[in-house]
Amino acid sequence: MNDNKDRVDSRDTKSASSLASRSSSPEVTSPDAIDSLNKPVGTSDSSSLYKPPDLNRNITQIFGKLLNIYRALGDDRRSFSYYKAIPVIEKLPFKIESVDQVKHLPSIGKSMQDHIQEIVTTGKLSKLEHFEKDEKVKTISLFGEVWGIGPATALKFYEKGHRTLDDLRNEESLTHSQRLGLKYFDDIQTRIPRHEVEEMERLLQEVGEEILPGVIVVCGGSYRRGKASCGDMDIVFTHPDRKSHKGFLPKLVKRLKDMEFLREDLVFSVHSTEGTDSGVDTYFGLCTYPGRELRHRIDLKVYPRDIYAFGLIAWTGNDVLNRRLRLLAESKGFLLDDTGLYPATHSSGGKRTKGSASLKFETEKQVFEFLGFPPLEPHERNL
DNA sequence: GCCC
DNA sequence: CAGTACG
DNA sequence: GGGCCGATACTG
Repeated sequence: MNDNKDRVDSRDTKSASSLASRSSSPEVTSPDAIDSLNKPVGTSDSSSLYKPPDLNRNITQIFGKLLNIYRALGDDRRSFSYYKAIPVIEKLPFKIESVDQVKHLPSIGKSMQDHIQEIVTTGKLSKLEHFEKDEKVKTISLFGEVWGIGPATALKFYEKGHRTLDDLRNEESLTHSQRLGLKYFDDIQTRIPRHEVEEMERLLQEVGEEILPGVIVVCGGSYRRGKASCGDMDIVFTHPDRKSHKGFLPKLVKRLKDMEFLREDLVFSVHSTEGTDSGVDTYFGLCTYPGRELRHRIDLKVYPRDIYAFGLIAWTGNDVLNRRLRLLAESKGFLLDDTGLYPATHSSGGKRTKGSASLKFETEKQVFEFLGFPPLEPHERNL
């Protein structure tokens, strides 16, 4: 859910819709094509990045705060409504002065209209002011920003009497991950300039190639979608020979730790070594830009080539697109996630039968087209 | 919260 | 299992 | 009034 933060906290500079270099797309069409695509992705020069109109900041800023508050409180549905409403308002080429101008916009319903009305007339939203004065809301919102602490745990700590991050540091029940999230709270919050992500991606490609020649390395997430800065890094790996990805991740992680690129572990699990599976290997952790100590969140995901396209789609996002694709798949009788596309064989007994393999697609484009969805370029996926 |  | 995280 | 992503994937 970093996109929320992208949207709310920072100036989420969007990439141009058509100027980003097309050749940088890591779309894979054949094993031969893979190698030439195994290079920096979405490396568009800054001239191709533009600032959105961004009139109506008065409204989107407030909506962004409400988004964060509802999410912290565990009301994800309501939070998501604000998440969808914000970009709609951001894209408007004029400054809203009357509710009538937004009455028929998608995702702007009765409540949103009332809020907009109040904001354009009074310049503020009493609902938000009420929230921001609330000790409980303030505390839970703060705690929820710690990696590994969600609404339930934040509430638990609040009820235990904790009010500050320092209070939490004395809390015994913190998990390993939460402790790290707390220790590097400010670091993790710090965004990464695009050019630094680019450099780190290159570093990962070099190290990856040394360990496993021919490995495909793509930095997904907001980076691949062309953002000017990123909240974290999402790296997706695979190998064209459809087998030697197995056992790659542990070697890579060890090597990256030896060179002090990876610094702390949050999640590390390996599946690809067992059986003839189509397992996905996962590493979540903290890394540092060479020569620095500032911690950044990084995710490494290794996919078997057969389901690589699904991993790439899922880890490029954004989350809105992922949800939309999954709903679309379901409407056509399929189930979609980052590991594949399956016929919705929900057995009569109620539980879904597992075991059937995913439909196979070589490229993202083929998946989009199979689903009847426009084959968006990565920079077009900021929905 | 929005939408059907 | 509940909670959290990922896009 | 009910759905809103996921055969998610992981931790404890």
